[in-house]
Amino acid sequence: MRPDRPEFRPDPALSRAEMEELQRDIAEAAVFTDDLDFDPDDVSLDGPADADASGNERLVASDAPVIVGVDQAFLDGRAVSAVVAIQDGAVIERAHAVSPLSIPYIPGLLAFREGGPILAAFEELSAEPDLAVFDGSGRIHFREAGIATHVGVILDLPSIGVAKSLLCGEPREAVDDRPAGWSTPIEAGPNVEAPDGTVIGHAYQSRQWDRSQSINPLYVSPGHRVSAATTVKLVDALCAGYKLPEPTRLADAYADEVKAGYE
DNA sequence: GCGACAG
DNA sequence: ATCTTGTCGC
Repeated sequence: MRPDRPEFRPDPALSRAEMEELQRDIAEAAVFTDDLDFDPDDVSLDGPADADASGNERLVASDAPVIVGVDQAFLDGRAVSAVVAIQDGAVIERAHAVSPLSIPYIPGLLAFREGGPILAAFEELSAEPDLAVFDGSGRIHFREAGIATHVGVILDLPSIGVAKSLLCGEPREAVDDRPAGWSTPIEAGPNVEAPDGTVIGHAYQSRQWDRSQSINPLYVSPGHRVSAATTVKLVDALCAGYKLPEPTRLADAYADEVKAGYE
């Protein structure tokens, strides 16, 4: 897949002030409303719905959306970036890239460390994705430009961010011990460069134990061309009984697999 | 100065 | 993120 807006590439050599300024440009170019080329209701992890009288799937290309999960593994000073594409829940392609890392992890500037390596993996992908699921935040970011938003804008690809912990913003309600399916808005507060109260994402409880131990919720947010409400709906449809959505789990496993071959 | 901070 | 054994529970 080719970068649509190469001028937004996250250059690790930029100064901190330049990085932050680029993020404000990314946020301005980002679309936080639904502009998808598919119906969110068509997202499913089950096989094609239509089959002939004998129950066999039709021998034609599916028109179901192609969704990619993006994740990374690390070794020494390198990143193993993995992109796994699925359609109707089945893997149709896997692509990866191994790239040197030039800067350390800095909260708020993750895209400048991992964005380039991720774009390299996308260039190895031949499938044409309809949606990308990133491990990290999208709009839930100090300047509304987390890695899901940054990469989504560069590729002009609808994207969402799925983070395991909250970077910034304020949950409207306490998030502890919630049942599966529950969600609450994450609103912009003093740390976010957006009008106070702006809904920048949601805490979403994708899984929960029946008793005893409790699982923390996921923090999901729009990357590009997806609304906050649809983001929750998509993540819900992409989860299969585990805390993390399937695209993310598959990408995580593939990244580990590739990494294992390098050591 | 102090606290908070995706992966 | 990564380094890592055991352990609780269905």
